[in-house]
Amino acid sequence: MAYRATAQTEQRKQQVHADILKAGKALVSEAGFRALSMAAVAERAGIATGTLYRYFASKTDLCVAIFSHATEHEIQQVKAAARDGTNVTERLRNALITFAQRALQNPALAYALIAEPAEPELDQARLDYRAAWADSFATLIREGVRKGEFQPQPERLSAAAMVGAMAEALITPAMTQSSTTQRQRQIQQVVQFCLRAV
Amino acid sequence: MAYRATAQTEQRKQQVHADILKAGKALVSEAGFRALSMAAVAERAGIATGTLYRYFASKTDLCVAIFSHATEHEIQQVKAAARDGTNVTERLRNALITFAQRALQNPALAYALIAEPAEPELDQARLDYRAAWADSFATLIREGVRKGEFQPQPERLSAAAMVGAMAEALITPAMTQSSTTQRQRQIQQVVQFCLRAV
DNA sequence: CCATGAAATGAATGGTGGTTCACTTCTTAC
DNA sequence: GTAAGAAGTGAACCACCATTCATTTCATGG
Repeated sequence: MAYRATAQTEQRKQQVHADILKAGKALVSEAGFRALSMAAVAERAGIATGTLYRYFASKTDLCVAIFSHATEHEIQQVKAAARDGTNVTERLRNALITFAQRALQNPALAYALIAEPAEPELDQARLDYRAAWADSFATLIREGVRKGEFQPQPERLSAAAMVGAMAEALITPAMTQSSTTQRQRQIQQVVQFCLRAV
Repeated sequence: MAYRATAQTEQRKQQVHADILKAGKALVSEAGFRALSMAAVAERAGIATGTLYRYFASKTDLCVAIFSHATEHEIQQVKAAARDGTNVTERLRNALITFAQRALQNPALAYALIAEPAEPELDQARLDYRAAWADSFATLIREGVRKGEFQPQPERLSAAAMVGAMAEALITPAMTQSSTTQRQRQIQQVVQFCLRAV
């Protein structure tokens, strides 16, 4: 027998895998999933198009992987922010602000993750992650209700509504086309809107 | 000279034009703009593909026309509901409920109109109509603030947030996969969320 | 009827882009 | 060194559609 297991080759493969995801995320950040062609990803990652298919069975699979990877990261950031604060209201505010500011730092990516649909499989992944978003807010709301900071309400629904309110407000022309300081003020205002509602 | 002007042929042309829009709307209602191919529209409208180009210069133009037509209709419905009620709160509630119920009657269409992007030109049209949506809610909010029913706030931003909150809540699995009566209750709850926020 | 020009047709065209595969290059084990 | 098998390559293939255009059909006016 020859060539049985793999030692550091595994390392190399993981590296290529990561490179592909990184290249894909960069492309999506620039012009959304519509701009993601297999040829473009391959070039960006410094490999041949055929090689992509050694790592992902299809374009759809690749898109889902890119999407999941990026979203997971965003959710982590927000969850971290949600731990920060003396009371629930403040923690919710921090979570919302983080959500907003990260989205504005990379609007194209945020748009692609939140709204841009592609294939049905990707839409399915998006629904799953929307649920994850809503969960992280819903947990906070539930805690706030228990502690008497918020009034009783259907947490999941409120959380979903919050995600929607933030997302919609963020893609408003008023938001995307104004100065940084104005934007900060507008973020505060949307967050206020959400906090009033709970 | 022969064949100068046109008498009832004009009628016929208008009819074909309407048929095309209707066919397109039907396709979008079934599977979004992604499912809209020129061949499919032509077949559905009972004409040849080439004929489409006598009525619309390109696929993009056709999409924009379908989009505008459908959206215009939706906005009219909501504006009508906004005239109904003894005070501003009630009128806003009616507008929101109408928005929600119409969306649930035809989820695929609603999704296509609110969120699904296609070409940049269509996105532009969408932004215009988002503004129209926001305007119709913003007018109500402004009136409510003036009359002291709502607290002072940036009306446009609140209106946008409202549209987002409603839209997001409506595509929640809990919403799309439950019985009619449960759905009604959930609509009430999202509307409550919005009303608390103003 | 018949001439005229608009309207309709649908097969052919062309561009795009995902996917395949015969071949080359690299890694490992003996 | 060399055999075996994995990884990588990229040109070729193919499906899918928007768009075009030579041809046919239809409506009008003399």
